[in-house]
Amino acid sequence: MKSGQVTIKDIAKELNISCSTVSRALKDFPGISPTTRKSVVELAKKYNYRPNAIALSLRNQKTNVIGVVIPETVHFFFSTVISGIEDAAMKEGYNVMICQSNEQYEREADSIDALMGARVDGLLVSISRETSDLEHLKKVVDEGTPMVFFDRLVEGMNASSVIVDDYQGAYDAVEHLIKQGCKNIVHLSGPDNLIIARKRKEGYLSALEDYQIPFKEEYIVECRNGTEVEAQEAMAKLIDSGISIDGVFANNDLAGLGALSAVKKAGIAVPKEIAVVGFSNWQFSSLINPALSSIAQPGYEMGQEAAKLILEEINAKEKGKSQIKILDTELIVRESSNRLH
Amino acid sequence: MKSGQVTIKDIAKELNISCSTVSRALKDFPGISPTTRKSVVELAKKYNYRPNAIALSLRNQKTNVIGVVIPETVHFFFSTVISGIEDAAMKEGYNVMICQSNEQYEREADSIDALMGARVDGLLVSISRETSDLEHLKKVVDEGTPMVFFDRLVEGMNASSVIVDDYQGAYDAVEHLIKQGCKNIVHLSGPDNLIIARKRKEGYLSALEDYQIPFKEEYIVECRNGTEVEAQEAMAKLIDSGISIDGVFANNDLAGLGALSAVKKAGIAVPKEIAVVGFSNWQFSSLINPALSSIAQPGYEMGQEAAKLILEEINAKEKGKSQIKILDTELIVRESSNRLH
DNA sequence: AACAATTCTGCAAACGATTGAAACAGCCTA
DNA sequence: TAGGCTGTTTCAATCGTTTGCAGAATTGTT
Repeated sequence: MKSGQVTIKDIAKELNISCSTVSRALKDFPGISPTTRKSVVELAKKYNYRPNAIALSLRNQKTNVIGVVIPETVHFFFSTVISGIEDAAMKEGYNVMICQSNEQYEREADSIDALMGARVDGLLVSISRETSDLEHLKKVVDEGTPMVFFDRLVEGMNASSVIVDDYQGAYDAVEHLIKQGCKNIVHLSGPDNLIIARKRKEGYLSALEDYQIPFKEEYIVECRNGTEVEAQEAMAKLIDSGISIDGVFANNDLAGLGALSAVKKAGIAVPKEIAVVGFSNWQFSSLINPALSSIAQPGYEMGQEAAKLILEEINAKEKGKSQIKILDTELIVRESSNRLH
Repeated sequence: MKSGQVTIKDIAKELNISCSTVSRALKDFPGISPTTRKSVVELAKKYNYRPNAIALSLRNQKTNVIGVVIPETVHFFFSTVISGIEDAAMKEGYNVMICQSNEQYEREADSIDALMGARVDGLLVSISRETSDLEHLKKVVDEGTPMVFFDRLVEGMNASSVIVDDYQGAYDAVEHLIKQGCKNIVHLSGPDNLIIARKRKEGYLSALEDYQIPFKEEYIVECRNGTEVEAQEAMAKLIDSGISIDGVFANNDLAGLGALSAVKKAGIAVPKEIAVVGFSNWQFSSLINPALSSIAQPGYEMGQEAAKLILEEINAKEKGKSQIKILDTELIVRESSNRLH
């Protein structure tokens, strides 16, 4: 006995009736005598009958499963997104199948293949850092499986997306620094091939421009890996170089933390002499000392919205226009940049 | 056209041959003419044919899917476990279906029901805080679906488990505090109905006993929710009460952090006057100031081991004896408890 | 008692893939 | 020319469930 779970057949056999009758009795279909219905329902309960979702999927050409491909599960923001997806999906009776690409193109492609093989009803994807070839994604669209991207936008594909307003978030962060009196603001940027990193840099530049603060090339330092150490070293180098700095806008909180360490190590006061703002509002940001100001990204909401979008597309009779949902960020001011009290 | 994906039937029709022939051609079965095989393989590639996993699952009574029920995905430790599970499962050609219980009994039961309905080949479960009734889990075992528990042990069930040596970890933490010269060690404990919390308390008590440090009832304070604020308040109260304290062993890092705040706020030096050790080695622990000493739990490894165990059970012809795998913790000494330099 | 009307139940096909057994073609041999 | 062999292909059943249609059983009416 491989699968010990009872089937309609088992119930039918025990009651000496046909499968059809059992099926109908269980679904409250008309035309079943109360006697039969009662005995079927009772037996089903006794044996803890659960409809075989696999059989249903095959028959209905619908699995009620959403596939998720995500760069990493071990990442505060992404785990939040997963949570949002899972909650929204479960509410609508969908299960979630998760694959992590570990930021590798090949694993991303394999994962998508596996999920397509499992005939998921829809796919939620956040592409890996490595991904530039989009063939594997195009195939999905061509074969008519709904797909929605989240967080990392993919351009040139006919698919909906849920992203955060990185430009505005960055603008808000820098504007905040300016209003705190900063005039020489460093930007520890992310890798240029990620759209989100480019958008944040744009926000930084726009804010400077709007407040007529001259931009200096040497104030932008790319931190490719986004690690604390990388940022710390970059920041230490900047400080050593002797240029005047009174503010830092980091592409993410880990980089912000690295900047904080370098500043503190150099004996410079935070936020009095140098104010620091990060991006993402990671869990640790409120816990460190000084607490790091940051731009909160609504990860849970993003997961929910992505799930809602994909469910809409799944339930739509025909493919509508793809849309981009942009979620607002929120500036969280903490000690690292608050000079006004 | 619902699912645009090609089936064996489509290929058969286009080539005017039977499904059986197509199937055999694709699987390199003997008895298929090279000509036929070639045309089938070519067409399959052209149309990007992928075997329908649903149909295979139904036929083979095997889904190649592992179900995971986890209290929360937004949790550094658990997200690490998920990562380990996913990696190990994917390596063996399994997909992972994830449900989060959000620490609620009912959602846990529902999730298990959904996964059983989906006919997962095995279940990996970490029970919710609320769970005390085990009926839903017993059903799984009764129906013959392999199940492995991780992190949170469930007693009185015939199922394997992967846990961390909480007792030893706690013992190590407290022994470390003692060796740093602490004699009045507070324990901010977890809820008593969680076995891991009880084990940690036991480790605390054993270490005290082994080093002949008298145990005092008032030194143990239960922090049910494990939040920072809760711990902070509890610790502040203890300090106010005037009893002498020179060490804190917290049931988790968030509680440890709360304790740190309370101590700092009271103007007491860390680690000189009060040393603090947490549990779990969350990501933030190394980032805060002072960095929090902690007991590292191998989450990724736990996920891998749990996956390996369930795959073993799935592949076993008959149910073997259930086993408990205990993973070692590691004491990570940081500033919050290091008095010796 | 015969027939119509009303309930109730069963048959069979379908979803996609696999596989043992049967069937067919072509060729060689006795 | 029938029988046997080989090589290739098809048939049919299976997995669990649903559902249109046909058929059986029961009841009511005359």
